[in-house]
Amino acid sequence: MSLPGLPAKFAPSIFRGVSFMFKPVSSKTDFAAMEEGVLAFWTEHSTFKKSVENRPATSEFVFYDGPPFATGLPHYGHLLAGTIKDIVPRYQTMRGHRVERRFGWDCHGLPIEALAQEALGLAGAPAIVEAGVGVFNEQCRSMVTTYVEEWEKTVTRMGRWVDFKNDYKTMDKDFMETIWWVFSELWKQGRIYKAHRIMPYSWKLNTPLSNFEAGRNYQDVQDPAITVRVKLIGFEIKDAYALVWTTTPWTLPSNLAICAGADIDYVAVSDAESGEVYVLAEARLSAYYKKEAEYDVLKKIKGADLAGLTYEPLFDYFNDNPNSFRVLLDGFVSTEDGTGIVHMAPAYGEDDYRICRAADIPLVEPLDEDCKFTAQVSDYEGQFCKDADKAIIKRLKDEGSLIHQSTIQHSYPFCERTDTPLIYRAIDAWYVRVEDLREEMLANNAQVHWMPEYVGEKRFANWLADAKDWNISRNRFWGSCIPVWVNIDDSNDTVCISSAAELEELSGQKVTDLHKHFVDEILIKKDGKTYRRTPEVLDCWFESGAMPYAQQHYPFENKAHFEANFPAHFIAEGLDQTRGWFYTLMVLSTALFKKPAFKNVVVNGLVLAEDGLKMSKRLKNYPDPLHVVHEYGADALRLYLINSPVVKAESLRFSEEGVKHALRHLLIPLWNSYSFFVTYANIDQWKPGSSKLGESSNLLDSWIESSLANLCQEVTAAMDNYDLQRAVRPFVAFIEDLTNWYIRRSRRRFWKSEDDGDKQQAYATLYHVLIELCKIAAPFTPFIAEEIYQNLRTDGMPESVHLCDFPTAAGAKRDVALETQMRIVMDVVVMGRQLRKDRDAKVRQPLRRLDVVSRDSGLLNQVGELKQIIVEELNVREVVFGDDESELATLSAKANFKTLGHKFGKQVQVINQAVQKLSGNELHAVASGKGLTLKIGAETFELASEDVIVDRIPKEGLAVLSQGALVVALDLELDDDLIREGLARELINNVQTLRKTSGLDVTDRIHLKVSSDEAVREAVAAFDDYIQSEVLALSLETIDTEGETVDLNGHACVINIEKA
RNA sequence: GGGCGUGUAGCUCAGUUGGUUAGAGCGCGUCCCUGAUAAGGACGAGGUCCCUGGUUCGACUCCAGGCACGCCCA
Repeated sequence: MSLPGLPAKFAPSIFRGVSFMFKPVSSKTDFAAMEEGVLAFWTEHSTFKKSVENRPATSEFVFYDGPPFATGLPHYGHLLAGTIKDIVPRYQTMRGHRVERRFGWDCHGLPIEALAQEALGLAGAPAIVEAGVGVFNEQCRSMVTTYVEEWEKTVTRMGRWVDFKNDYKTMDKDFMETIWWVFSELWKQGRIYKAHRIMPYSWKLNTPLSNFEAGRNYQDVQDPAITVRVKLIGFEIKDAYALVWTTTPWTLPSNLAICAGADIDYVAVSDAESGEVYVLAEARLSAYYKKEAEYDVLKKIKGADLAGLTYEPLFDYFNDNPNSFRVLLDGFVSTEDGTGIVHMAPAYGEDDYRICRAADIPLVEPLDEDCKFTAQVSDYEGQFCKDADKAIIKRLKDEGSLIHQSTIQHSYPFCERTDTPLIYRAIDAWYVRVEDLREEMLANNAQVHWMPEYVGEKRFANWLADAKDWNISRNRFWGSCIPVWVNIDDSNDTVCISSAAELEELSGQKVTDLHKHFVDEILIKKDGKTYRRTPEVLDCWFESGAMPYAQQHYPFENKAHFEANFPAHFIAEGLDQTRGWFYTLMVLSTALFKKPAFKNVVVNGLVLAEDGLKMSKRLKNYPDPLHVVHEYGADALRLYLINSPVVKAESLRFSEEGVKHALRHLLIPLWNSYSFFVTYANIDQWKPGSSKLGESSNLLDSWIESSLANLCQEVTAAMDNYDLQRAVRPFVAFIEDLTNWYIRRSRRRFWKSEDDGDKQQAYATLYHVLIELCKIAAPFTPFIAEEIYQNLRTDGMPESVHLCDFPTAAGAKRDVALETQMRIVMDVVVMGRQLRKDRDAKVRQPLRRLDVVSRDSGLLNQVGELKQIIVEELNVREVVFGDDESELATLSAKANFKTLGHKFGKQVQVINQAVQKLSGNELHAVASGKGLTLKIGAETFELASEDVIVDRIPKEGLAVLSQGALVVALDLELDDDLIREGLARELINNVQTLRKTSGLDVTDRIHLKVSSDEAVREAVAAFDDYIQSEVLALSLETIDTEGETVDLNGHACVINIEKA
């Protein structure tokens, strides 16, 4: 179906009005717009729903989605995790599994409370209580969904399939009821206890933080560092003072003891300036005195000698506190800073609390919930503790107790919500006993497949091995409630509730909502006693850790289904969840089910801004995610993110260039291949099925099918190992093979006018490769895969690429020998091009002959077609294979250390020397695959041919290159015929350029006139037809003419073209 | 202070059990092709594989110690 003498594709006009098999495709496309079209298609056809439901319920692949706080817009970290959470489920779906994907929302906790406080203008907990917990909580509830719509939009636009309609929210009654059940199970195990612990406390939020929440926000701050003296009573030197150092002067009014180290050396010195006697660690003398003359050592003592002494309190607020104001001993005291004597305020320091408790000293707590002094410390009543530092220091100075004053800069934990410094203080809190679960958790963790491995084996395992009991209570309002009711007359008499029904039964009241403002109103009356709920709510990490059970309302519903499908096959989150979600999942699943909660986990790293800093809205050091998506498409962004070490917990510097790169090097070439196929398939009216696949006699076809099979194998292996980066990488090589070898080498097969079998095979092969490639790419780049698939699919095929099975049978099409041969052909071509370049022989100039020589005749046994590829690529008239390189190159040899090293160990060096001295005959023998016996001194070594690496060194003066066992030689001599053809090609090239610069359409016919010298005229005469057909000339005259003057290999030539 | 990780070309990164010539892309330079064209290809320049020591016939790779950076913890 072509015009005579013209390639088929130049005859599009005659097809006008004919309906195409495939929707015509522009080589230029707007990827973002294409993707939006695909999104609409998925919506219209409920493709996601079908992809889940088409797979058997008996073959579930269980995925848990870690719930994000919905208090802000998704950032790159979310997009990255979301992409991982999309690729794996899509892949597993195509592998035949049913993968439910429910989105989850973390609704409770400080982030949302902070927003509500802001909205209601409430400063702290007392204000909330005053306004009413109900009012506050309902405000929280109403704000939870503020960003939900934006999230859904962005997540969807990224191509992530996840069920938003059937989502779970941690504030749902069912979810919260399961939380009660989980808590009650722990309660039954005796894992829940209440204790006084020193906790970081946010005075702004009036709540303690968990041990892994604190310290997420360390800041460098300056604090006072003062040294005060306390007068010792009963020390052998009269009127001696112990020197005490602290960075928290506000804790001094609460001082109840001082502490020394038993084995530390102390000295009593006479201070030259004041004449007073001070006791401090000997090692600290230099910190207080510049010169030895400034003091006089009166006595040296061990810390143990100080034990039991008492001292005069600095303040008189707690003079009557039992057992107080003594010198205690403990190993934690060091001489790294301070004086070697530590002041103890047991309510405000972990060590203080522990040591004073052991010494039976009851603690005193003169701070209220805002961390302001109470009436107990009357002088500072109402002052915020840290603000009292100045006044306290001044007073100590006035009283002569202050010995030294300075400031230190150190790193101090801040509240991450309010950016205020945390105060360590004694808190009544509920704990889950975790420490006795360490071994069991480690054993469970050993069953988990981590990607990357080290996060699980080292980081997480270390964390588990050192797990501390978990503070799960928060003195807040919006959260799941601790389901413990306490006898109002006896705090040791408690009832733990495990379900709403149980509460209804015990209280006789209807339970409609499990939030604080509802359940706090419900009293339990039992045996004449009244129970009221303990006021705390639960840490929201408890809820996310309980998500596997709570999202299914287990055990109230879905009991059998849950138990048959636990643990999950797969979860994915960021490295920061090591201490967060990964941990709480593990704690609860170990305690409840003695199992890990997940079998496979992909841990992603941090996405940084391009400058290596954290992404910051303030600095604007990163592009808006939606901008990137609209500019390059979600596929490009997904590819960029996945093809980076960030999927292996390393950090990634986000670069817009990188996204562009993914587009240009993978997606555009893929699109161009597709566009190429559609263009010519339409021109030829080719239909799928019109030629049978797999019967191609063309080696290019077998080769690309084999490469495709290889791709499939590599991707499958990597995905089954959850190594996403490795899964993406082979696409690069395949796209390269497809575009720059298969299609480039096959173009003429599609263009030729005769519709022979070879052309049919080319279509069938490229069609099949594109379809299968779409399937393999579908989990990674779901949009472009769908778009291409939609246009190529036939009625019998699934309606979406995402409903297809992942290719597997392709393994049968591997032909490794052919892949190797093609690789050699490519090598030959590269060498040929290099030779042309070296010898300044441009590819347009035809050459007579290329010799390809190898002793391994099997290397290129399918010579016919492979030869033709070389002929065309290198523009030579013939390629000649041979097996004797002796005229082209000389042989040389070196040892193959890899094989010899194993056989002969340290003798490889002598053997290498001997090998390099082998004679010509010996070299030929080895090169022909024979073994070799080496005699070195008294020893004899038997070498196999593989033990010696033979190199070919091209002979001087010849156009020869060698690589491995191959030698190629180019015949650079030109005869008249070659010169004429070279000129003709130059002419064609120049005419083509002129056509383009003249603005002609590619299908326009021309009349061509050429004026030049004798040589060019002869060339034109000899290649008249060829030239005309190549440049679409209806006539070609060699005649004097006006026009563009060009240079053809040194011959001036005037070209004139005229549109026909 | 502790745990974990990272350190390879100007930049972003590969490098699978140790093997003597360490790779890719981008960028740069030179050139080619130009009917897949927001392309494509060839060639080239560019490296103390963070440092020091050790093990080994042989170390980017294994071990020890250090340095720098990051994450987490105290």
